Amino acid sequence: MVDILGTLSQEMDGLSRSEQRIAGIIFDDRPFAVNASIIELAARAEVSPPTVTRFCRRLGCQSFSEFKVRLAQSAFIGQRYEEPQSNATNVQEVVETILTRAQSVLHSLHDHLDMDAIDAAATAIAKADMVYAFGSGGNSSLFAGELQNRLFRLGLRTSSSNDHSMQLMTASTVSANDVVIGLSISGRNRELVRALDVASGYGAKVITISKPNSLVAETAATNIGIDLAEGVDVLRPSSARFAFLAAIDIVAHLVAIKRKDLAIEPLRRIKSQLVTHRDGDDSQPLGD
Amino acid sequence: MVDILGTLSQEMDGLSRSEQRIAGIIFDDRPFAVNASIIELAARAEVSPPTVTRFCRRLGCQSFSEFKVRLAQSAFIGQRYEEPQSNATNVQEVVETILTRAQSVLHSLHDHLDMDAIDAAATAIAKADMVYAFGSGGNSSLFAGELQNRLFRLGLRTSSSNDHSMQLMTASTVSANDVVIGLSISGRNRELVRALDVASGYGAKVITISKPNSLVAETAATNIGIDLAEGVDVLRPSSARFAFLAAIDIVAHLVAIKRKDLAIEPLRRIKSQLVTHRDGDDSQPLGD
DNA sequence: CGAATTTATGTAAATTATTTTCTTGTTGAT
DNA sequence: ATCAACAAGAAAATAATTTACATAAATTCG
Repeated sequence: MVDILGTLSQEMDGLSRSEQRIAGIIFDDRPFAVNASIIELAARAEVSPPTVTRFCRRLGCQSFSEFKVRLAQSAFIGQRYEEPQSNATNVQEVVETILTRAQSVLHSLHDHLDMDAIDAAATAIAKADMVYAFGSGGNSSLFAGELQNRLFRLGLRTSSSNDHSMQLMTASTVSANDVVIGLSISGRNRELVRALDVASGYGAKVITISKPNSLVAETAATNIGIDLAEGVDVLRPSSARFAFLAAIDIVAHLVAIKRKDLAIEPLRRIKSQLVTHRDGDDSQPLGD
Repeated sequence: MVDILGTLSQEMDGLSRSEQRIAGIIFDDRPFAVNASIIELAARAEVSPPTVTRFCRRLGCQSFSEFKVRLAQSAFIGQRYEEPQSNATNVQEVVETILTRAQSVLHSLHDHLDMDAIDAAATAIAKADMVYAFGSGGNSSLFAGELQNRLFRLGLRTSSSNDHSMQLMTASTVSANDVVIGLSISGRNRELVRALDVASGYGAKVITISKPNSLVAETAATNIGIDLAEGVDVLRPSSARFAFLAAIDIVAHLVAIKRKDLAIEPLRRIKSQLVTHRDGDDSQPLGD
């Protein structure tokens, strides 16, 4: 089930004037919208009740009350309606802007993710002899590290690198049952492309998480496509990272499921080491 | 707003037989209860609609629809953190579970984030002579790297370390206008605590992003508290990471605003280097 | 530019959901 | 056994929501 307010914020342009007025009230005063009857909501938006019904239908709900329930469940933060987005300067606004954008990114990921690619990637990784994760630059090298961080726990032999020369050399040593994962937001990292091509030439299965149809994506047997417009404000951190991390989470979780029996023991050992050598609290996440 | 399901389980004894039957259905099948009309719910509990109305009133709601909204809110919060675990084995479900949880984490961050701490942290960082970011373990070392990745772009001298010995040695070299940022999900990283204490002793301003009231948090002049219950399923990646990254994004963005004039030039230079040495596409995020 | 068509929206009627009122039945104390 | 007090349903009243239809606005196309 998808978050209704996430959907709403994406569909905004497709709405008519009256419908946008309704949406405005919903973003502006969620407590009111959640508790109001269709008549009250219609009155406040200065539209007729049937318009509200139509509005709900357009968002994929079968009735107004279904819409209300979904609205009540929504975890979407959303910004005050009037706010012109990017000149937010006070703390409250920055917090709202960044969290809302992160949520929107996750929401749109939900719509665009290629489930088959995800599944193919997880299947290949789960039975790999060795997994290599390659990425460079401020963001993608973080992703490569993260992939290693997730996969080694599942008892997979994993190595990550953000160094082009190492990637190239490593790629020359792979064998047929290995998986090489290439990460790139832009999809234009030519050094990475070279390394992936080499790995592919030596028979490794190449998986990428990158922009669809990009240079990097073209090198892969399976590409998990992530394509999100970045804002223009250079001061604003790129929220694509949330999408990449979520994609990595999803793949890693699926690998964990596919390797369930193999993964339990390494996880148990890691936990036991941490608990023994730290301070015996068993309830913490695995690794700080 | 009180949690209606909590209220319900407390009031259980005070309910009549019919009302308990209604309660039973609500506990048993919340998706049904949340979507059903009063007639459907009454039919399933084999009671009459007025009995359902009375039931809602007894729980402090003014009407059935108010009850339903409250139920939707509280049921969903439970549902979000509760494990739909073992049955989430197909790709679609895993994707939804992970994205929903990530979104919920961001939502709850929005509710709990201490704006004053955020602002104080950003102010201190923005005018620091040098910024050190310390974190260890699979997750927190990633955060430390991320913090460096964000801050160096703003023309701040920044260094990060995930090595306890280095942290300790580095902490011995700090001076009064430096800022040291400690990162820890659990708040129990004793080696980090030691390094932060040392840095603090030499006059640096210590900021932490960690669990409120934890050992790590106690060392700081300013702690940005993040406390999110982790699921119990060891196979599932910890979604606290999204909260930490979002917090880092927020702080970094505020620093960027506070340093606006100082930050533009380094950003321009980074971009120009990337564009010159890669392939002239100006529309990409800063760094792959 | 203006007719034709589509789309958006409101009004009023029909339907459905919910609550109120009233009645009956049940339980348990005296 | 009788009376209170409570529980719960039936039917009626009310309120909310949707449907069907009509009209106005916007858009397309000649």
